[in-house]
Amino acid sequence: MKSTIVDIAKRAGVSPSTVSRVITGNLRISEETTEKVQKIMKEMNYYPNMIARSLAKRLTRIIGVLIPGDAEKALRNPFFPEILRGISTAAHNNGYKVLLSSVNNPSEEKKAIKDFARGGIAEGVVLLTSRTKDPSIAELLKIGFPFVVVGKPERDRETNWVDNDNFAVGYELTKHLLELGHEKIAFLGVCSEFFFTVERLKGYKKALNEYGIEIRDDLIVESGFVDDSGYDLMNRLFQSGAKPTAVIACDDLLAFGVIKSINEHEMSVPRDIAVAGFNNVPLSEHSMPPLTTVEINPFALGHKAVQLLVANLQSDCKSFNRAIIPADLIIRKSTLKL
Amino acid sequence: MKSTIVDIAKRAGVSPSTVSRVITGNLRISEETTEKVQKIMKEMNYYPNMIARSLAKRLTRIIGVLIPGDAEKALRNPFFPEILRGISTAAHNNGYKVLLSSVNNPSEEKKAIKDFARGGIAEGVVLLTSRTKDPSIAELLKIGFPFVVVGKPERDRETNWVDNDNFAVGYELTKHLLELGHEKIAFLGVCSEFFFTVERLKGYKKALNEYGIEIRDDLIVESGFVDDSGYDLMNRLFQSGAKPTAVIACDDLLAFGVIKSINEHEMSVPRDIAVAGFNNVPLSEHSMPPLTTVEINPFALGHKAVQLLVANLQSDCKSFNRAIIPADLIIRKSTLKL
DNA sequence: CTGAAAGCGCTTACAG
DNA sequence: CTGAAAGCGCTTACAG
Repeated sequence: MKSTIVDIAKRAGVSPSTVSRVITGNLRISEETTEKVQKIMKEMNYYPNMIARSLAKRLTRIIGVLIPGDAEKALRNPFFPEILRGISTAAHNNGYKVLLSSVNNPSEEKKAIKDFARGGIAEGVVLLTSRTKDPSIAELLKIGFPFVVVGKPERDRETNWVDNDNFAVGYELTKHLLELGHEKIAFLGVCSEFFFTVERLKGYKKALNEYGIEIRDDLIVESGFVDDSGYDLMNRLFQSGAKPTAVIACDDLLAFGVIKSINEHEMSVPRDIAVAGFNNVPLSEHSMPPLTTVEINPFALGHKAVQLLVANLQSDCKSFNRAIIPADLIIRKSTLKL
Repeated sequence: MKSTIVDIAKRAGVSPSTVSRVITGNLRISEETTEKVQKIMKEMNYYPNMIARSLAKRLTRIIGVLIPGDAEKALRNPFFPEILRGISTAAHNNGYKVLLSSVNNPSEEKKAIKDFARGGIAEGVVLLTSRTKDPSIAELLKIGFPFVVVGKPERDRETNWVDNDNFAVGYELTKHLLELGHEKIAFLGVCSEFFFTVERLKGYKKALNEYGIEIRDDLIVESGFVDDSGYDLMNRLFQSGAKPTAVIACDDLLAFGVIKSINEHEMSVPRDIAVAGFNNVPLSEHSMPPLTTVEINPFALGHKAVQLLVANLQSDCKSFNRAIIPADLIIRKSTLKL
């Protein structure tokens, strides 16, 4: 039988209040008493019930993490685990535990929010999303529950969020290719549903404009799904007759497919076509050729998100904060000038 | 202000007990009362406090997930997210939430177990591990807390666990190469710390024995770390002068490095050396050449783990169960007979 | 079918 | 420095 504070109190010949104070490290208890109680707790193998404590304090020290849309697809993306790791680490450092949602459709999503937020389980929520219209954000705003979004949301003035500067990132990468002399640069994998792809495209356009290069719609290939294969998208581009000398793919995984397609068309990277991606997935440095990409620092994204959230929870003056996580252009052979 | 069961009761002109019964769907309440109470709950935007419920019922409906060692390394492995997804889905289907641990060292690990198990937060724990000597297993066994291990543990008769049959898997893959006529098959990435690599190696040896082929130690390359690069391991093999015609790597990520090393040695896969991996990571079908590998069905591993755990929680007759998740050999071009 | 009461295992003013 | 008491927001025998 698990022992409780009352059992300890009886054995130690003190009141439950005193035991409680010893547990929480209240200063006003004599050393003598403290030691006695601690000894008994050891003996009886006592461990405080966190649920009871949570109820009494109305604080759970739990942060909820919502992975909307299909948690499925999300978790397949190589940088989600990294974000999770960042979240986990920061939560831990701040004495919080992480409760994961498993949300497969909008109605489950609503349910999860209710449990987490309104059910008093979590003190705050981290929302992993990049969707332009996110119902969870609306819900959380409505009930006034503390949350932070990983990925810049639409209502960016009334939320806490962290993200890279995807506009700048798209700009930098495009500029890198322009500086190498490329003029026909394709952009693959824009998806209006995902804000970051749109932002990256904007950066791309800005760079082209600066270099006085016309923006050609036939070089911009949209993607309906996250898991559209870059192979298919690139084949489509080939079929359209557009002949880019460089290709930017919105994700390294897409870029790998692009390279495959290029090879099958009897061309080689970077000799015939330069290729670059985003996100610096683990394999990108070992692919053939190694891939030029952008490190978005997903660990930092998750880590910072929790820090913002915790700051919000612990401060009594409400505010909306954002954090921009620096992203680094990583130049590898796939865009090497020959 | 969040409304409570008492607020609802007052407004509805009933007792708190009745409101509670409506919430939990107790049958013995009249339709009339039920409707009235539900209406008021809607009006007052009531949502039950899960923590209070947990305390009263002494059930939290939370499953803890422990990712030991560095959660870091673990989460970087592409199949961990899949396992997590399986866990998440199964938990959700059974009405459980998932609490994630973030454990970076043994002492944190102990703390996490205490919070989860002894602190009454979780009803049961899923342990993601493959380590041969796992302190958490010892701890959980000691305190008699329900848990299930993903990855066959040492004390496999007194625990619940799920795993693939790694012995069979190693055997099948090796046999596939033997049938293609290979006789000098290298095995890369054995690490005594990780049971599954040892098991796979055993399968490899059995297959060789069956074909009457001598087991050569110089063809077996150990790996100290999970993230040892296959590139380095293969280079080491080349330097040793061993000239395998086929290489089995304990993980696809290793295999990619192996291929790279082979290419740099002016050889080609599979013409000069066949290469196979394990785990069927997303990119393995798009690599050049596409990689022969083994699908270990990580989603099913996680899913089944939770099912075992939940069955254990809900049954009053204690038992130790295991589940073997089938793994499928996936033959691709990297081992194609030419 | 419904209510009053005790209980889940803690915390924390209040009083001394 | 310590204790008695009320409270956190539910659930659930017990009684009617």
